Amino acid sequence: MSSHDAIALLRTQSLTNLVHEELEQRIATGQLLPGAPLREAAIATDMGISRGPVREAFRMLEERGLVMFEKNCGVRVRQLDLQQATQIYQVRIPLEGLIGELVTRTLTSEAGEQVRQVLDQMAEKVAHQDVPAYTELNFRFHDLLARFTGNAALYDTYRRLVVQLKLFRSYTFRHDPETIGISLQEHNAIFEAITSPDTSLAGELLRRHAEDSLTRLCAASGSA
Amino acid sequence: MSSHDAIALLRTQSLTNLVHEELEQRIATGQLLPGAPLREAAIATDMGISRGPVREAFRMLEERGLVMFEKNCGVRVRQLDLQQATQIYQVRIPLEGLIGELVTRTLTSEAGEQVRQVLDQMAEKVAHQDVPAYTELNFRFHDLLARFTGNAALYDTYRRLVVQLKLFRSYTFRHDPETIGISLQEHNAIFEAITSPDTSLAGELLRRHAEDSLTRLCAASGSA
DNA sequence: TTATTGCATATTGTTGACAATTTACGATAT
DNA sequence: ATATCGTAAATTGTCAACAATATGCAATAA
Repeated sequence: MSSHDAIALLRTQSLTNLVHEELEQRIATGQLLPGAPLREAAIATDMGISRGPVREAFRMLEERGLVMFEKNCGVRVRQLDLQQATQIYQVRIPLEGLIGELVTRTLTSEAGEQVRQVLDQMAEKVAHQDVPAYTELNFRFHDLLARFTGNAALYDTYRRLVVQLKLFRSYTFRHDPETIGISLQEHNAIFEAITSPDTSLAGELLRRHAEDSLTRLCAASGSA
Repeated sequence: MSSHDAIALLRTQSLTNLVHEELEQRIATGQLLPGAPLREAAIATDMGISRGPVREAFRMLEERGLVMFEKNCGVRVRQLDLQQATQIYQVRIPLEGLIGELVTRTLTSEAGEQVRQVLDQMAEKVAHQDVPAYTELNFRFHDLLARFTGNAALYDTYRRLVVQLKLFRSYTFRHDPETIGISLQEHNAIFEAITSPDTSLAGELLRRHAEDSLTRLCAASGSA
């Protein structure tokens, strides 16, 4: 890292932010599972810092709905039951519709190209039946769409919900080698829609896409 | 306060939470205006506590989008420009639709009665041309609806956005003695809708209600 | 007069220590 | 054997002090 980068880092980053990002990453990737306790002292000494910044990061994670404080008992990664996951999906569905409408209007050619690249990679993962990699790209696809709406409030709101969904135990098992093929087709249709002049089509597709995800989630959860 | 209450308080509340609630209240009521700096030491000594809990509360407020950290420069109440407020409304509109649909299905008679009471008070304030009191009741009306959907994720998401809107300077001036009359009629119609068997009507009305609010906000902001 | 340098002050970022509470475990009495 | 009490360890909640950075002002030089 150049000294210029180091200066920029020190100017913008605090230990609290670093801890926050690290822990959110661990939660999102499943390194930290729902229900797992987070001990301040252990994390602080692991990272070679004091407990203050760790506690501040905990508060940020709490507000994001990723951990829960139990006074004098510590912090745990939040657990979501099926009902809570369903309720989050209920909120997500109309937001997907809005994302579709807005992104269809605002998408630039460079942004569209970026989405297409993700889509190409998804097709490759389907061909190789690589479900974990496909799942990650799937997440990136929808994240890009939300970001390219240019509406920061929408992106924040959307991202909040999506990250919280990862706290539902069955969420990781949404896809298998069979369903990713169907999923890819849906994503292709969505891409066509957002690059078309029809402003309502993509919204409709994305809404239905989210509804289908919810259905699959309930099915997988019911049988588990 | 009884000792029982005191025990319950100590068991669930931390200084951090108290500071957080106090500051959010001050921001929401306009005691702390957008752009105002928040000094850790001053708040801590004012409340007779140390800076630690204050900093933790700051982090929570940051995640709620109510304050902004500028490293080594302190924390300020966030300022919203018209575009940001518009974007928040864009997200709010479909959520209002969802709230209408869900609350129509789930509203109990006791909950409905609570909403009616607020509505009665609103009518009274209109008769007395008490705009500030009406504005507060208006907020409570919509807050109740969101809560009575029974969807915690929806309520959190909705409340986040609504509180953030208060950071837009012209937001307080949405209403005047003329418009609260019209507003009251709209709320009456909404109440009728949520107590009717038509599950889509309330959603439609609430969506339009939010759209109108946005229009009024832009108009007021443009002329200011 | 204006711009710049340097210092004093104020504020934030971080740390380590102390107080309070919970949890676990063993001793004791029934 | 079981239940209860009490102590010890671990963990969190809070605090006060230290270090680093930014801000404001005065002095100085062009």
